[in-house]
Amino acid sequence: MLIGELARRTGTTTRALRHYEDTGLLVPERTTAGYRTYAPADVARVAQIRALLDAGIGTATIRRFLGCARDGHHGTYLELCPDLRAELDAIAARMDAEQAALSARGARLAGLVTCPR
Amino acid sequence: MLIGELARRTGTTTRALRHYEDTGLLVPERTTAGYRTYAPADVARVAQIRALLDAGIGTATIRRFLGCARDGHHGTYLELCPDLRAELDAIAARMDAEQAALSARGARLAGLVTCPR
DNA sequence: CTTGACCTTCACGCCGGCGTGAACCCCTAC
DNA sequence: GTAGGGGTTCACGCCGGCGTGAAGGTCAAG
Repeated sequence: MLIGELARRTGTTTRALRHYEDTGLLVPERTTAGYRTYAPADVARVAQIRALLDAGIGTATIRRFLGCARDGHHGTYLELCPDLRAELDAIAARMDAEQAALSARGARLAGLVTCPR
Repeated sequence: MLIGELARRTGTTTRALRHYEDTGLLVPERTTAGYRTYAPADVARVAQIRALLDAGIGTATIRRFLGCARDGHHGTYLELCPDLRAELDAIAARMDAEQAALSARGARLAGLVTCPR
């Protein structure tokens, strides 16, 4: 299928799919005219990519571990190797830090509004 | 005082102070040679700016409401006018949304790691 | 006079996942 | 032929608070 159809089937945009190719996440075939052609399996592959992106995993990391992605009855999951586990721990730590920073900002914001009396 | 001394006194950097001028938060005098000279009161002013920035308020908003900033025994606080209150509510709402998005990402990340059995 | 610590004005880099034109080619249908 | 709905490759914009050189002027001290 062409890029437009894949975009429609996956609920993404053609721009996103091209971006996934730029970052090495998805490497479609090409017609003689240069058109990208995707395999039916790429629909599931894009769904996996979206699941990982939505989980806060960056494209650079996804590129290295997309092969570890599997699909179960609860949705996408990851087959953990030590490297991947370490990476996910780092991501989780980063997210915890962001959470802490955000709630600290929230507290400070509230502090600015409290009536000084 | 010159920009370096103000930076030292406020614990910021000269780059940050110049940036505050670029965005209209702080408008120092100039010597004949073009050097920025700051009044002693600017030390407190920078502290207020830092307090607002650390609370998640952007420079554009600070520029409009820096005049509402006061200093109490609990630190900086804001004298609320209706416009400012609306603005702060919007910022708080944005932060709540970010919090929700972040914890959703965290849940998805955890979901990817759970053993599928 | 010279060193050296100060200051000045540009102006790009960062972080990341795309959005958004611009300018152009491919193919089908009328 | 031509209209139109695909596709293609650049390449900058965004969001924001600065970091980080680069190239050069200012001024007190030795």
